[in-house]
Amino acid sequence: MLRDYFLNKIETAIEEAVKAGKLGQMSEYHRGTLPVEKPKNPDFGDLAINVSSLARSARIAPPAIANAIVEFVDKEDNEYSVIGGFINFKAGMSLLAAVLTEISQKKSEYGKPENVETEKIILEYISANPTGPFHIGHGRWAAMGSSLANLLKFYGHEVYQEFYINDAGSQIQKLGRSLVIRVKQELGEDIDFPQDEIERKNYYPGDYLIPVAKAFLQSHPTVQDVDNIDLQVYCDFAKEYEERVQRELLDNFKVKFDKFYSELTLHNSGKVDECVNKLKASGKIYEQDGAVWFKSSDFGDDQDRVIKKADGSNTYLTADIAYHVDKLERGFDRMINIWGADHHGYVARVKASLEALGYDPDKLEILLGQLVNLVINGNEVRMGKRKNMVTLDDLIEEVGVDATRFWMSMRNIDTTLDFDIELAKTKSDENPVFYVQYAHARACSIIRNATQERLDTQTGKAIAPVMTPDEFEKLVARIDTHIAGLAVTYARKLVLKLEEFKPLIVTSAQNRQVYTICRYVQELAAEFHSFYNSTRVITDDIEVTKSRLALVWAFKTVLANSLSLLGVTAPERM
RNA sequence: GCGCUCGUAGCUCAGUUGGAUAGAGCGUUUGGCUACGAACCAAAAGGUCGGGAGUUCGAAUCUCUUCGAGCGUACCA
Repeated sequence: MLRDYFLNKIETAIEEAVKAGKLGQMSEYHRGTLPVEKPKNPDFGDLAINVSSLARSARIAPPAIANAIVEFVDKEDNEYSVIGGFINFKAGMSLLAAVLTEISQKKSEYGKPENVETEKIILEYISANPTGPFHIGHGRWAAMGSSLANLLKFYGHEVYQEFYINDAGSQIQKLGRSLVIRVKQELGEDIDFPQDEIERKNYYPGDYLIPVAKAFLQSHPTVQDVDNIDLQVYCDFAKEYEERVQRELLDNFKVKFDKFYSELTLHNSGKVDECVNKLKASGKIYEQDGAVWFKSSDFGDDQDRVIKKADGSNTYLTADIAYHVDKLERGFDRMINIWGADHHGYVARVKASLEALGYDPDKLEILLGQLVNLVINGNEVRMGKRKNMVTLDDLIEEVGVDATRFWMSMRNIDTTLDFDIELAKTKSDENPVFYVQYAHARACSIIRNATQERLDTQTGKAIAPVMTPDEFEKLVARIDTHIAGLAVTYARKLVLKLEEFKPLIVTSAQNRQVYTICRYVQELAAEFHSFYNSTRVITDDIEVTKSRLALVWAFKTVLANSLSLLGVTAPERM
């Protein structure tokens, strides 16, 4: 990496300067204490190191330190300059050529870190009830989760993606009861959901169960007396139907889970009871008011939690504890969960339970995501109001998979996301997705123009290609020998931006952030557009043309690579 | 009341471990297509970083306090 190269040069120089006694009273230097940064003013250079922190031990002024260090640097064809306590660095052509060479050799693997510690990670996200269609909030976890999985895999981790199906508990009964009403309606009975607000909460009155009722009658054509069939039959039918609908949507949204883990199977396998017993054995359990409580407050939780209700059934938490224990027993080094911020109260109690059972709670990493506000015509439509609930399906149909995925991922997970439907739909500069995709299409177009015959827009005559596709392949393979046209400012800047992809992957993966990739592709596209507008690619000078075509190819490759991490397509034409 | 996440340009947001003149996109204003895609580019205007106090050579960043927003505070899931 460019940063490492520069830092190493400076640190080596410092050590030599210390040895030569040129750094005042400084007697030794510990590597890794100086940060590399990007200069605020790009005229200063590509990278910079502030050596002011050495002033304390050297006892000389920062500019003198910087100058002394630069004396000892092996500069090769790079430029070093000193301003105040800063040592600025400007990369020479050989380093820039090395960046392009690396891209041409590694292609879609470019940016994959080497020599990093990797883990076996289970990433859990969405984990919705199978009681209805996803709403837009689920879309955020879907987009961020699957992009994060792509990123962590690219980093080198082994990533297992899991969806926990909340298919146990009272909401399934509620679903079954609601289906019964819809089936009766289909059969012509004059019946509706209760109007009383409190009673109505025992049902899912949404229209989405109407097609389910139709499907039910198709598969049970001889139904005479609806109430004569066991409620469980309706529950199972509706649950399976909704699960199928959810999975189809995820597939369409390019979200791929390795496993859908059913909470019900967890109960049936006895793992939940086993977990309760283990907790009892840990001694952190007591009974009160007929219920069994877990002393989670001993582990940092605000208060104790019920593990087994007075009626003998387990709480949701109990199953969740068993689920996380099961994850650990499956041999994962790390569990990462994406949860909505409305579940934040759960973090302490799940961690507490893991600790009580003798597991390391730090293996559980919970990414709390703030919710999504839909903006329609400038007005916020708050989530949670079931009346105005917009389903994820509707949203994707309206704005497309690419724009939905991009918009859902483009903000830091801990800020509330405003999803502006009108903006996401526009195909103009107001919409970053199209801006970025346009840059890719433009790059592809340039390469087409160079390698295929095209027509002059004025004369209508055919223009012969600069090279054949074969020659282009060869050019890309020996990209290092073509640097004639890269010395201009915007070409340099574009190469440097391509190089930033490498440190970006490392920090983004380590911080579990995907919005940084969204920002990067926008910056990269902007750099390309500037390059395009300032610098001609196909010129009369064949060597200049070759080097710039190679740069365009490298840009297109890295951009497509970045977009694929986000699950967004990189179109050749638009 | 308590807990969590926040508060940065008109709007939506970045800001790495505390370091150079606090950045980007949109919006606004101005300019740029007789050669590779103008779905683009170049430039300008726009800020008491919610307020106050403290720590530091240095604070958007750390501490305290205060105001404001969202979410949570179940023997629901």
